Amino acid sequence: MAKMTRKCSDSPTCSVDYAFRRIGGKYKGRILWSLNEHKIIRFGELGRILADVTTKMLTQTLRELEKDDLIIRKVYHQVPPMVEYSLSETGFELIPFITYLKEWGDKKIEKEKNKNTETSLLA
Amino acid sequence: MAKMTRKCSDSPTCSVDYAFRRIGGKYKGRILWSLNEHKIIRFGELGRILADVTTKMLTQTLRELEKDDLIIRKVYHQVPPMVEYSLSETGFELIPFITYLKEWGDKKIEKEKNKNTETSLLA
DNA sequence: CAGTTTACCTACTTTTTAGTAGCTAAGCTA
DNA sequence: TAGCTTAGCTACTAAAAAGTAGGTAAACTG
Repeated sequence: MAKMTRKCSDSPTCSVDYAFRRIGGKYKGRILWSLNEHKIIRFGELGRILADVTTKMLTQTLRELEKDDLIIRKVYHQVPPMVEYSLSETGFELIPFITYLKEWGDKKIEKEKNKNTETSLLA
Repeated sequence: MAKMTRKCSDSPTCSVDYAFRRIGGKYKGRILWSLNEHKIIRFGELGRILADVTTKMLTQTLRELEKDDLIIRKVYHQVPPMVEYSLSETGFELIPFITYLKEWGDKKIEKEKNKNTETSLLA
């Protein structure tokens, strides 16, 4: 590392790195989680669930998840169009991990809240 | 979502989002994983393990992990300096999850390899 | 006293990621 | 025929993340 100029290759350095690349990004975790909760979600619906996402980012992120085989995209050739998204088998395998992570997050948020309460009581 | 102009707040929208913010980024997963494997690692050593990290990013990332209570930084007041990093209790709670993710990654890498072999056999 | 060591810091540039804004198809309804 | 619907696309801009290149302290060694 250090001051060396290294053209780092794009290939992941290990499986931890590999996995993190596939689920990193601002919306991927929440999309996978939503798909697990609702099983099948339409594009627009997903946008409403995530609330802070733009159509551009939603499309982009869904395309990446699809390319990585984490979700399934089903197009109904209708007008107006209807596209349904759901978890793939591989994507579904990530659910225990996201569940675990969510619980960890809940716990940590709770802990932080308590810390703040204590602080404000002292003040 | 859609075309609305929304100034999205910095606070996480849910615990999944919260957790992903804390372990996202290019190096965090690998740092936590390395710390779990080696228990205690010095700054320079960690840089050598991650191989593709610069000192700047390593410092920055370690500071973030420390701020989030995921790792412990122990400074020995010596010359030349020595700083040891290890997992905190909260950070350690993430290990089962990272282990799971790593196994998922291993499996997926294996699957991809097989797919490529098949393809090249067909060609 | 010059060189080595370690764990950084800082200013700056590049790359990546995300957001804004406007546009399209194509069938249905009024 | 104008307007509504949905699920996008595209060009452009802004913001965030990462990389580059230099520098520092302070003790020890030759």
